[in-house]
Amino acid sequence: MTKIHEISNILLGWYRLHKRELPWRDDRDPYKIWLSEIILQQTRVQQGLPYYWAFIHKFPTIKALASADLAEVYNLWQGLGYYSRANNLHKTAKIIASQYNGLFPHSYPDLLKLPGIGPYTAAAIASMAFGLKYPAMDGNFFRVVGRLFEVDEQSNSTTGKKLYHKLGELLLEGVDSADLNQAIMDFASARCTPTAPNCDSCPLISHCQAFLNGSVNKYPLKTIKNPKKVQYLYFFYTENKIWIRHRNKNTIWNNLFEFPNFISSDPIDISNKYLQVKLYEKDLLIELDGNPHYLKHHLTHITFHIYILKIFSNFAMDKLWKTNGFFVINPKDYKNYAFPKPLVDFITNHLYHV
DNA sequence: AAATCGTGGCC
DNA sequence: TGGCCAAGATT
Repeated sequence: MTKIHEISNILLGWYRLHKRELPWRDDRDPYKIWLSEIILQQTRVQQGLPYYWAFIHKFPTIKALASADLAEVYNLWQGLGYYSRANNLHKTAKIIASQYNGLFPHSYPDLLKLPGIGPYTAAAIASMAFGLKYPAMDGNFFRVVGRLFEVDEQSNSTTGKKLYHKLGELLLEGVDSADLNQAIMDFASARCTPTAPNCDSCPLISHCQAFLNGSVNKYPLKTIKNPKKVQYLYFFYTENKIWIRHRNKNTIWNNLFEFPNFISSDPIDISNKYLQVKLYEKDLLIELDGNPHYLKHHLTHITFHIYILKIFSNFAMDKLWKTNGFFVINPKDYKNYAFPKPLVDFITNHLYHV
């Protein structure tokens, strides 16, 4: 027990010297903390920072965010990934504006009920904004604690979560939970890194079980992941019209906009001038016009081979696409819609100059 | 409980 | 360069 307290004090001492200056740390404004936490879920600070400023600039208060159109929120989120976060951000803003008079609830269970706020984010807000003693258990926490105590449980298993939570509570005993939670994050990100941590100059060298046993690379325990899938994605565009469709299947890029396309698990032959494809369950004979463009897009669980095919525009296609839920937009208006990343690349490279 | 959801950076 | 990982949540 006293040893754990010693670890907390070392982390806090390190934090006082090396704390990162981040805009949501200037005060204890729960709106800023919440916004930053949602943006930073599975996202590095350097990647999220421009988005944080864009949101704060456009929506200085949670009521401003709540009264915005969902489309505006998606548009600001474009390029950040995990777009359900944008949807949940807007939902929670509306709930807090209407049911809580614009003020965040101060309890962990109430925070947990809000869309997009899970166990980690609820603990982060509860501790950083309201000083409550909840361990913020993110990837940083699991890495530092997993190594310090050689935790032989997966962080995503039921027993693992309980064990980590118990260790987190012990670390928070008798210290400022806002500071300690953030100290662990900054320490993990700067010093106790996933690969090649510089253990030789680590202030916790004599307390780290993994270092003492030479097992730093074993912790935190790795979770087994599924093999990556390969998919072939075929997009179509025409010279004078931009067709887009609102994705409403509950799959990747849900609620964003897309160009006419189909996905295949096998490559198809695009060397023919005429292409027989299935577009939303309707057979379509397409006459190609010009060479295809090719992109490769890597996701965590899928590798997309993307072919962009220019086709002739004619009345038959107009009719077919309209019946499949597509509609035409003016090229200069495309920025009003939120597209997945491969399509943003495509628009930038090929359509913006139309 | 395990699968799914994006994108960028790093080596 | 392909795999790993990042302030996880949801179903």
